[in-house]
Amino acid sequence: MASSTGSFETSANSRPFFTFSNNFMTTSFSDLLSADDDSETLKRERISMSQGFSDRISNRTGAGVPKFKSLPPPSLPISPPAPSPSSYFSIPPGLSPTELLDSPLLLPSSTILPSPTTGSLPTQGFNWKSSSVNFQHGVKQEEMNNFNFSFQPQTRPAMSSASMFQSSATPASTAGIFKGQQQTWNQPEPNKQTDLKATVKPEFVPKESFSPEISSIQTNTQRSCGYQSDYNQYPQNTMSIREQRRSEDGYNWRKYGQKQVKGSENPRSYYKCTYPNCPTKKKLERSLDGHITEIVYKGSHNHPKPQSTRRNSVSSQSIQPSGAPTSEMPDQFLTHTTTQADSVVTPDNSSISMGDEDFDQSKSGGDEFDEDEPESKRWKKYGELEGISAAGSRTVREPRVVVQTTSDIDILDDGYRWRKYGQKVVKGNPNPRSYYKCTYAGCPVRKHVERASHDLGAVITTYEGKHNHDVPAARGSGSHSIHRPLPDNNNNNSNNNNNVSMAVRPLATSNGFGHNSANTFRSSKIPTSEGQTSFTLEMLQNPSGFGFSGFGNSMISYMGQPEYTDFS
DNA sequence: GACGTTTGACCGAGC
DNA sequence: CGCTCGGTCAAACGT
Repeated sequence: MASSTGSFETSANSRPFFTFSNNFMTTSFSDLLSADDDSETLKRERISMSQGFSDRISNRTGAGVPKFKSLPPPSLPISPPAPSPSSYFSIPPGLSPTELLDSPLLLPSSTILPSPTTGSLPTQGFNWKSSSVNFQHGVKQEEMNNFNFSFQPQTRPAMSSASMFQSSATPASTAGIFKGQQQTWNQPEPNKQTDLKATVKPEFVPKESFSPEISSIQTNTQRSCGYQSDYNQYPQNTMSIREQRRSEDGYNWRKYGQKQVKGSENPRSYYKCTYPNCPTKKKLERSLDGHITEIVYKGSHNHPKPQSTRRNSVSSQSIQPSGAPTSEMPDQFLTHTTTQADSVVTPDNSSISMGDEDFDQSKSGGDEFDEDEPESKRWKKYGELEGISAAGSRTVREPRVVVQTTSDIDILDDGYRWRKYGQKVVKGNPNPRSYYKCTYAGCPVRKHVERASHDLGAVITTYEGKHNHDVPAARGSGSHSIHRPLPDNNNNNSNNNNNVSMAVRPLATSNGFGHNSANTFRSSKIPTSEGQTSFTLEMLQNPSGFGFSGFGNSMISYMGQPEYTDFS
């Protein structure tokens, strides 16, 4: 891994690629984690580890890597080793998240990610990234001032996350972050039974939650430095992944069926709890690359969680969702969890939930928000708008909550232009929530941003509505203006512009973000969200993963995950 | 042999 | 009534 490189590149069609991330993500989350136990993939990864990261990448990108939607275009060279191999960002002490939040330009995190609401790929966000292997290159000066990123080589093969993680900006907070991680990961998994049919507010829901609207959580760069640490955790994680797969969520499940459901390329697996007379079942869908894209629980366990026969390490626990309703994730992560009856999208282990707190907290202070309308109601409304039965008799197909962690860099801009129209402190978070509207004429999209109460580094961006226009021409440099084929948001969803679409799209997803966006997203059951959702939450839910958090969402995601689980 | 997975067939609901 | 589709069954197979 010493020679790993992270380069941002712009393809011939001006579509920026983060080649490293692309490859990396494919590797780390698809291959490393999704493969079955003792899979060739894991073996291969181990070998790759010993070969060095660049070699690993080469192997990855070379022939014989039949990863669907994961290979970058041939034109995308593996970045030169130059700046990044094992480097990380450091943030100057002067970095102020507040400043970031105060500027719409900086807020949208989404940035790297195409607009959540249209699928358009924001261009700005790539500017600095795509221009050079030097990550500082291309960053606006003011941004540079704040994001004085620097790379520092690290060659140690294995280090703890905490030790690996370095941030000149907030060493203390960093330590706290990791401390929080540890604590979170060490937290005994709550064995709370949840009648998944009963209520929108399962008990397992973390206190801290977000509005049911699409939300993206973005963490600033303080946490973005983490890809090496993640990567270095690999050997440990490998084991934990295995452990996790075997132990599942503490409950024992037996797969009793698998079916290819219509409208999705992802096979759906059916599991039953093996405990005698336990009616609990779950459906699990996973993408072709192995990522769990959906879990639907049905019923509740009528028995305590079986005593684990193993003494799992922190790493093992870290993979387990802290808030899983009835089970941990049998796999590396999941995109979201839904209950059968209520269609509640509960990104497992993401600390995003639909609890009452959410409703209170999410009562926005914007001039156009209905203060009196509970979030749950709005949530339901969205579901209805999207053609989802209010009764929730069917599984929610479109995850409505997206948790994404990203660096401050990522929140610089999402390519759209926003006008701030309000700010308010909402319940549950002392930090003011900035409200923004898309400045495009007639565009109904709004978003609000706030810092997480527990961590100033975490930024929660909530999008509402769907852009009815393309991404405006890039500010500053237009070279990155992207006219990527927009995924047809309406393809599989109900047609409506009020659709609360996904907050973010991954900079580089395991689904091959950047290759053919249209294909990528359309190929998913949830064209507008599946990929990104999977990406984001998988990151969050995979603390053991190779958070390549050096830049961007993909990397930070993992780094921030534990904190989210520790939101309360 | 126990246990879990795979996979084609079957069933029932909905249209 | 027939078709589609999601859910389940169960034999075969693997570990």
